[in-house]
Amino acid sequence: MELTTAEENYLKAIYHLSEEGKKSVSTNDIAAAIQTKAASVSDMLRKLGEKEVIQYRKYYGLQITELGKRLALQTIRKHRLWEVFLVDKLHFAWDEVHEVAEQLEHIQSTLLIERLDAYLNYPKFDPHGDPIPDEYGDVRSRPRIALNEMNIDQGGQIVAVKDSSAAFLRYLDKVGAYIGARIKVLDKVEFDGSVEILVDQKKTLFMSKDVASNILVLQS
Amino acid sequence: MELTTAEENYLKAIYHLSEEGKKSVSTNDIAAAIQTKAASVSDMLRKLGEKEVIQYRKYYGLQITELGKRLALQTIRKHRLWEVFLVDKLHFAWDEVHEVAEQLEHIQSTLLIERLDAYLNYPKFDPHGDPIPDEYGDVRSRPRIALNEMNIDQGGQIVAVKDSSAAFLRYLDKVGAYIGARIKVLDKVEFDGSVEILVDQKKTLFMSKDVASNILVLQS
DNA sequence: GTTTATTTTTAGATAACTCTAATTTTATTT
DNA sequence: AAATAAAATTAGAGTTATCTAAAAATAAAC
Repeated sequence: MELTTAEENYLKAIYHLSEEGKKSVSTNDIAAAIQTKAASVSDMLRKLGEKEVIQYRKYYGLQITELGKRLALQTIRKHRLWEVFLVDKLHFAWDEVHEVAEQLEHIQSTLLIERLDAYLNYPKFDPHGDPIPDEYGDVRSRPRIALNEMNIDQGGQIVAVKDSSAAFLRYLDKVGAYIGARIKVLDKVEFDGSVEILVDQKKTLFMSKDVASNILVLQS
Repeated sequence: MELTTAEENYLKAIYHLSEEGKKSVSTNDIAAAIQTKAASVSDMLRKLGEKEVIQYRKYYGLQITELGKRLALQTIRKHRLWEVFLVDKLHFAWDEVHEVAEQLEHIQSTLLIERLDAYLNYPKFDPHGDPIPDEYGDVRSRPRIALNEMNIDQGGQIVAVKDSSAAFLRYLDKVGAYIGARIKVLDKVEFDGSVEILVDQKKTLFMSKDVASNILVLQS
């Protein structure tokens, strides 16, 4: 089964939307996610249906098939491996990698990905803390909790962010709340839901509820 | 100036043909080089002419412009840097890299190439011994001679091959005549132009004129 | 120096992907 | 449940890159 670059991008978006949103994925959602028009999406859905990577009945909605999931996870695996490469080896900042990885993920060569995986020492998580599927599409995801839902005196490690926009990532980097940072909740303000945290046992930091709710922590 | 992937491939082929063949590059030559039909080439030449990367007058022929050369060399630079990466870091065999590098060379990110160059320690030659242009398109190429044109008792180092087909590269690897190997011409047979060489001061080897003419040696 | 052969270009089609505008279907309101 | 709003789809057209077949231009042969 061979997918074009465009098909891979649509399928990846569909997979991500299916995972988070839970309920059925709408044509408009996909159009928004992938920055295109609904008309283009309709067309592509028909094609993806024919290729049996989604089940599609027009006006009714769609569901990703097992085949589709496997293929989407392969693309996601490639994307995240390349992100690790860019950050670990080429010293990209973690908010600079997305655009380039978006291109690299479409390179076709299973040998390349096997070798890259080995070269990077079989990483299990990308620089944003998201899990890297293995070659069969299996993901071992750690249980995580949003920072604003933690209790006072609880500690843990920042392992991922929900919003991975460049602006947000830059902000986090600036205040020192990078992926991997060990944190502890010092105080929570009932009034506005903001939190005070201790980062790496040395720096205290205030965070709005908005920001904290976008940070995922592996509790310890 | 932005070129599409297809345009980059055409331009690269044109550059290579201009360099070796010397005289003007024909539509059919290009078609053969990139495995397409002459009709497609005609069409593309018109477009490349409009973009001013070649000078083109139909039926008369073409000439690559300075702009075209610069852009072609940028693509070649990317291709060769990726080849170094694949061989040095991911342990690809030197006859497995071409197809993958052919894809990687079209990734668009100047930052990526700068970082890759640094990561590989600013290599000056790719695994086939071909020089890697710098970011301004300058190439420092070593004077080289075809193996079949060397005289008896002359020695040197294999630095490149003309024919870099997988079959040829595999053959060379098999007989131990890899890039970097030190060789010495022991004998030349007038009759058929074949040569006898000593490889790495231990192994003697017979080579047909055909094979020898495809091997480039840096004399010492 | 015509005639034939080769090379190159144009004409017309196709495939993938995108768009705007119009239409159809489903959802919401009253 | 009829009227209106929203969402999704189709129709038609444009772009890029490719092809086959036909026509035009150049080169080679006699």
